Amino acid sequence: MSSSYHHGNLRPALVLAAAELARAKGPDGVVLREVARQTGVSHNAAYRHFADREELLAEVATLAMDRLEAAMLARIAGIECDQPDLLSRLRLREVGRAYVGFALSEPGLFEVAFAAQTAHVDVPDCPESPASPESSDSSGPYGVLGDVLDEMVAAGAMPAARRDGADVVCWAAVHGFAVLHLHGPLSDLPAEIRDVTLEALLDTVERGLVGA
Amino acid sequence: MSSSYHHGNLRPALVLAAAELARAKGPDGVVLREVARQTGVSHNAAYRHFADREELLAEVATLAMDRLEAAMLARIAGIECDQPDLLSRLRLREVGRAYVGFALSEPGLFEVAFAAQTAHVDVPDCPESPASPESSDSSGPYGVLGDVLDEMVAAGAMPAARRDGADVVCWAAVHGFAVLHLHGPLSDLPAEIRDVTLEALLDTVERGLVGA
DNA sequence: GCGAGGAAGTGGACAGTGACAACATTGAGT
DNA sequence: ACTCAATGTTGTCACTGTCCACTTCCTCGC
Repeated sequence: MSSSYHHGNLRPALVLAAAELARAKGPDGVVLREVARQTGVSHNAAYRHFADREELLAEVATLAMDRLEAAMLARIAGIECDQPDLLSRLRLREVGRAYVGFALSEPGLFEVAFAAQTAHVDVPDCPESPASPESSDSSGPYGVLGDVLDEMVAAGAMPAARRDGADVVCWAAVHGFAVLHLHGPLSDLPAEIRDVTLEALLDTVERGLVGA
Repeated sequence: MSSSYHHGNLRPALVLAAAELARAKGPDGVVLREVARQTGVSHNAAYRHFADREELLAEVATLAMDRLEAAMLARIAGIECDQPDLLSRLRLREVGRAYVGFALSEPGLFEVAFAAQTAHVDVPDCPESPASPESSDSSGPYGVLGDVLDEMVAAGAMPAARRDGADVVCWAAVHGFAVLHLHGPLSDLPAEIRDVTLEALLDTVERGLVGA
């Protein structure tokens, strides 16, 4: 058999198996030996493709980030409104719901996405890059959020003076909400209360960004 | 020697050593065998006092929560203002700064406080308990926050209709901010930007709770 | 006094893990 | 056809959490 010894494309197969383990059991469930077992390969095989368990985890993390971004974009696309300012505000809320929804429906992937050490993001907070004056790279979930916020400013729904740092503010709010309800102290609250509280959070943030 | 075999009060000593390890290396640094080593006791000794590593971790978690609460109370106490509504708003901001400040200055303890599985909190969201009509138990950091929010309502700084869920909103905002800047994607942002952004977050939340 | 009984601590063992080193297999390029 | 480097494998080590049987020592009833 030619396919017995050499797997062919092990690396993506390992990442996929690791992602499945992450979905099911969270970051601690991604055990190198189990990943190899499920891929039908002996342990240590992964070391030809990843320097470290951490490196495999990081790959799964970017995969999770991609899915999160996809979920956010999908939810945003379904919104319609003829008033531009209202539209942008509805989009911001929906981005928040998508973020929390992803975290709660895919807790394992969400945890891995933020548990990996090497998951740093390019934050364009320093306005030193003269190129691309508007609409930053839109890479990743952070970029999607940034675009929606830019949209709000452009539509007049939010003062431009508040644009700086607004990404982190929104991100922190929904991230904290998700974490507290996931493996945090609020994890056994009934879903009904959780959803109502999320709307209250979105209300508060929106009022804080838009209002006087 | 009478003190050679029996330690005397091992349990608190173990908790203290575990807390020190947690401070230095985070949750994963709290290794049962290392805790025992540093306490001058053989491994397995801890099993007479804790069913599980998790149980020891939980103890450290409550210790961390206590310190967090103490830090919040200390920071609140230092505020003076003769206008009650402004005072309550300043207190809310200071609670947020204390929370983030603790997380960033004691990352290990902060992580342990929320990494432990068994760290659930009594959330008085269900208004079914007829006793103690106002001002809930004020136990833990959550209680301190709740008291300040009650104060805001009493001082007329915040509409009473927004009181429900406001605790979770504030908590989520600062918790997310702390987590993202701690072991999250924003962990290598310069402190200056971080602080400015935190003020922006506090502005937004305050405006969202107070404003029209 | 004193001796039994249980609490507190010890040493050994086991399965599981991540990581390293040496060896085996195979396909690609000459 | 022959090399050779990439890819997988087996073997091993240190470390961890947890269980087990054993030892030491304090306490309490007599």
